[in-house]
Amino acid sequence: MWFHIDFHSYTPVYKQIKNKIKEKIAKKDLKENEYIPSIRALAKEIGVNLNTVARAYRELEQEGVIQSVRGSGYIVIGIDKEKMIADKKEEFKKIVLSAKNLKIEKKELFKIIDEVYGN
Amino acid sequence: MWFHIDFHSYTPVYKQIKNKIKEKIAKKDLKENEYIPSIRALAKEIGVNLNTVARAYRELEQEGVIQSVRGSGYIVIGIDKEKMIADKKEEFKKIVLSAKNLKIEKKELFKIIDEVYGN
Amino acid sequence: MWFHIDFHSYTPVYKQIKNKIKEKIAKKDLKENEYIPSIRALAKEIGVNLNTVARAYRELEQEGVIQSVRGSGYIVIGIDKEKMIADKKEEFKKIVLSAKNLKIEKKELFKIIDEVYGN
Amino acid sequence: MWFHIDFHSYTPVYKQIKNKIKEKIAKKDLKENEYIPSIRALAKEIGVNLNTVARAYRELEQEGVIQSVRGSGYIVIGIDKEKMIADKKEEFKKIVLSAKNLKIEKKELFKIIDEVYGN
DNA sequence: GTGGTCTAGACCACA
DNA sequence: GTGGTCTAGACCACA
Repeated sequence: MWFHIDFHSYTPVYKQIKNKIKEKIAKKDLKENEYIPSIRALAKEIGVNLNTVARAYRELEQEGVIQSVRGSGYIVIGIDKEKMIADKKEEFKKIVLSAKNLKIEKKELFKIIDEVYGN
Repeated sequence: MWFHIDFHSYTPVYKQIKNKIKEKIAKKDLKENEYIPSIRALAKEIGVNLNTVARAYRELEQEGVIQSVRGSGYIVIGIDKEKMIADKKEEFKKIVLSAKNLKIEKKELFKIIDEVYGN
Repeated sequence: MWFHIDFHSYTPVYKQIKNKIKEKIAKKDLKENEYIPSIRALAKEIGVNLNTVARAYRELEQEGVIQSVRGSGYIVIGIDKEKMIADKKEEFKKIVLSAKNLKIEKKELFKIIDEVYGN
Repeated sequence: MWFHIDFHSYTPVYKQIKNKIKEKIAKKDLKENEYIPSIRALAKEIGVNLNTVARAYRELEQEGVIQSVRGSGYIVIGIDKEKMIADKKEEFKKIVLSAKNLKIEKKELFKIIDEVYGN
């Protein structure tokens, strides 16, 4: 499956779809000028209504990330990777702060990072 | 102000209130048997409707975190701190993974942690 | 009735709603900080689905024209009137050009303007 | 290029094609009994699918504007120029009204007309 | 097949 | 009452 949606998350589904697509572009899973899945194909695959995917794609187009091609689908334009990285760091910092508030030790966070990145 | 609500967050306000109170208990800002602000007072302070705070308190009571005292408000019972820490670590791990996907370097994450915790 | 939608126009309904609201703001029919009709009220009045109005409002909010107020509706922020006027003139110019192509005489256009504006 | 299609317009492409051809006939760029470009040729020239041009021609034929000639293409029959002019004036009047609503001054419209028609 | 818009109706958070 | 999101399904233009 192309990606997974968390239907119990407070983050709206259309927003999750937007994020996932941006991530895929950032990771070069999707390259410039490449077609992304059709609205209906993606909707079916992730078990979501067509309108929800359509909204995500429409907003991504407004943001200049993808572009619709008449009668044939959507292609990738590109993303501002620097901004994505900056945003992710900001998000990371917030959770580090709340971890600190919970008195989770620094070394425990380091350990988790090592687990994820490999040592 | 006792704490801050992000009205633009997708996390519902009542949920944010619950989280903030749990955090305060975890941080020992609020201790067992201590009174928490009345529904009315808190609603006024953070600028939300009474019903919203009432819902947060009602759910916290159901979870055994606080308890209403006849005619005089709510007192802290306690929280499962281990669970809160485990949840936070889980949350942390997810964001580390997505940082890795964005090719953010390990040392950059370490640096942010050092900034937050002090070196 | 607050305004009229042309269901036979190629201009999508949500777009017509956006335009009408902007016009009303430009005409001072709607003033800053004033509430606009609720999504459901307007939808009912103009005989359109709630989602269609919701989309129009959402986009107007993104454009900074209106702003949603939690639990109570949308208020007017304001519009870039200069831009609206410039756009309208551009639109006007185009139709003048096509009138010219049809060999409609200049004085006939003047006559129509006089009719509309009063002489 | 014979004429230009605006792919971002809400006016459907087939409709734009119909309008452009009618305009050309009204302007005498295309005269009665003259051949118009073949479906294939026009489709290639303006960069649209054959079906789209075919639909435009089919409708123009139904309206009696053009006529297919067995095995050799389509020829111009003629148009109701009076109706085209009346429609254009109606369209013009509407935009004058909305210009008035925006408080655009009469003399500014006159100025634009003078620019387009030459003084 | 592709995208685009719309309806009718549901369920939720918030005031 | 207010906004916000989502589904199921329809109909259209375009390739």
